[in-house]
Amino acid sequence: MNSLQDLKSFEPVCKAISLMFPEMVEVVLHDLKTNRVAHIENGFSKRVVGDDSLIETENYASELRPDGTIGPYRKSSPDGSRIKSISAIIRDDAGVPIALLCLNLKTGDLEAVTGLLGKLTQLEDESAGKSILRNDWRELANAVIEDALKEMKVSSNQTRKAERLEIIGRLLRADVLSARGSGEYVAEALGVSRASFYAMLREVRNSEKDSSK
Amino acid sequence: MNSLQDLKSFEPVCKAISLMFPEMVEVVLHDLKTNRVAHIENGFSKRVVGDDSLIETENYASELRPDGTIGPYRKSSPDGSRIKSISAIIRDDAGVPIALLCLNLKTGDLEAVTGLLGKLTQLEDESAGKSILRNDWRELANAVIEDALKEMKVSSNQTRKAERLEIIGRLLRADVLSARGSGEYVAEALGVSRASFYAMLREVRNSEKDSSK
DNA sequence: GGACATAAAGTCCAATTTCGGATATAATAT
DNA sequence: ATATTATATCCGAAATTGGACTTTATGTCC
Repeated sequence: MNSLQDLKSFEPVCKAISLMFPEMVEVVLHDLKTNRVAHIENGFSKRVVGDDSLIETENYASELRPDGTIGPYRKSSPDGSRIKSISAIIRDDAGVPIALLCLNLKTGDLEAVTGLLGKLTQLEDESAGKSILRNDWRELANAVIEDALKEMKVSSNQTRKAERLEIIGRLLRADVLSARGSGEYVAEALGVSRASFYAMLREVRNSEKDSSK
Repeated sequence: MNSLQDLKSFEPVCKAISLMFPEMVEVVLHDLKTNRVAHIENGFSKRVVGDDSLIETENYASELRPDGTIGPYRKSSPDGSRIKSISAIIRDDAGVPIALLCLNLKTGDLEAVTGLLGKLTQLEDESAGKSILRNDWRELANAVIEDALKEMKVSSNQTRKAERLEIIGRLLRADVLSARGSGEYVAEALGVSRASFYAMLREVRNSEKDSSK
């Protein structure tokens, strides 16, 4: 039997969920047979039905709990928005996994306000809160970029070369760029081509070398 | 006596307010004698002490209430973030206005969550809520840009020429660009120089002309 | 551990886009 | 009537792009 046919029956479920949480949750149904996106509801990533599922379904088995769910775990999209993600496995009559239903909650706005409220009520100016989530270099990259932008008082869409060099410098010093895959990620986060990114990276490295000796 | 000297005494007030609402409120003290920014606390606009006060103090008198306050009124910064603004007039012993204390509250995050919560609880899908604030072309411009970005599923810092042309086309059709000052504003909102903006505007106009006949 | 496949890092370049600043013109205020 | 401010264009210089390419690192299978 055709697995895509089977998965059709889950589309109303996807739609129902996204209707209940409009514009907050993205619902992605992955076909584990073809390893492609079978259905997507309220997509705010750039994926579209038929796309390769990529990492999302890669090693789900290792994190799968007995109740058939995975997560919640954190993701972050290249534009810096943060996402809380939970997945459910779907099995056929024989118990064979045929699909993965992923719920992605956009938490950025909520977290921003959580932060605001926290700052409003806190008395101490403890700046120690830097320790969270530093395991994921993507988060670190986002944080570094955000900090830099705030300090330079520019918003991400009006950066010119000077600001970009500064940001790349910081990322370099923060040792983000030694992570595998960071180049491409940062380039996209800065809204810049890979070519430009590497060109600027070289500039930064050269100028650091010069100034050091 | 030197008015700037006098205003020094208000700086602790500014600081106190910004401490109470960290990163939420920008406090700007305008010297009405020199019409310049005398002090700024937690500034998230790009202004700096000594800058011309510009429109902010322009015709405050007309909106001044008997209690010495102005506003609240809405502003929006070129990067699209929304600001709620209230000002207080400061007079010397003789009752002559010498300064304007402006409080600018960044409402963007709060409004985003307000919107989220609203959508969560509402049953009807009334899309009529489009009527608010359409008096200010800046708001309209921001809304048009935001809509376009959402539809095209790109974030503002990774637009290329194609997306920019599309956005400018929409702004043109929405008749935003006939407003005085809109050119410069939109250029900055798009993170693009005036020159490029006008070049692209011409492109859009030409292509519209072509397709119409 | 070595050979292979694969993916990312980094380079190169011609074509395109954008910039910044100067300038001319039109619209608007006073 | 005049000063001011915005619109619009022009141009050479600088930055950016996309795509092809080479090099280097990573993981994998025997």
